[in-house]
Amino acid sequence: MTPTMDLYQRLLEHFGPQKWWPAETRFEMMVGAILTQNVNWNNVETAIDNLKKEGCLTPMSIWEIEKAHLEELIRPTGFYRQKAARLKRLSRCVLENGGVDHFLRQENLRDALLEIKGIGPETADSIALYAGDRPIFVVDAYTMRIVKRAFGFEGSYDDVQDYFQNTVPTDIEIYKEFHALLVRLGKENCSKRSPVCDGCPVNPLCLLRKPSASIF
DNA sequence: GGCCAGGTGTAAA
DNA sequence: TTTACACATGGC
Repeated sequence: MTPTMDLYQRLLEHFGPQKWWPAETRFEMMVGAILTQNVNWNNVETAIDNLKKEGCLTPMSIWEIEKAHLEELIRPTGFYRQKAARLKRLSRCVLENGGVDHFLRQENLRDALLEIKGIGPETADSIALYAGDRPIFVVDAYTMRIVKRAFGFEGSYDDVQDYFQNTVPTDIEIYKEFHALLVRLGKENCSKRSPVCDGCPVNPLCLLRKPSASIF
């Protein structure tokens, strides 16, 4: 049992399955991945609702809608001018590649996503994993913070991604659930300044403590 | 009022 | 290769 899988087991036992990604369609998932960039998911839900009411959750509708109108619909997610442009670029790329299913089926999906301006490593990996069903481990700010505090591991995005991909079985369902659980833990126990899981010297509730020293 | 949120692109050191 | 900054709204 690797330390990462040990953590996975304890997170799963404590929080239960998170069933990510929360979206009705693959394209909605892709839109959500861009909208959630550096923003609370609550804000994203508001924007997704706005898009749904406008019937604007298809590549064609996003490509065709007036930019200013799109900006208003996604305003709650912040950075709305940038994100509107990113959604339009993504939609155009999807349309040029034969639609959502065909786009997601292409060989080097991750690289194709990274070529789209406004889609960086985390967004590309999220889409590749949750919409494209590729065995790629998603790294986000919570993941970085948690591996540093739990395992003393620090590194670049690629370093941390390798760290997980080398210690977790190559299993899409585990990858999906693990990332969701890390976000859950991050939100509840690993805020930026909260000392709750910072080495866990005292707090008996911290999930990052070793089992022997934990109430779990 | 200040901090934080499921990042990314650009420019400068 | 790393660091700083702009991008912007909403919850606590």
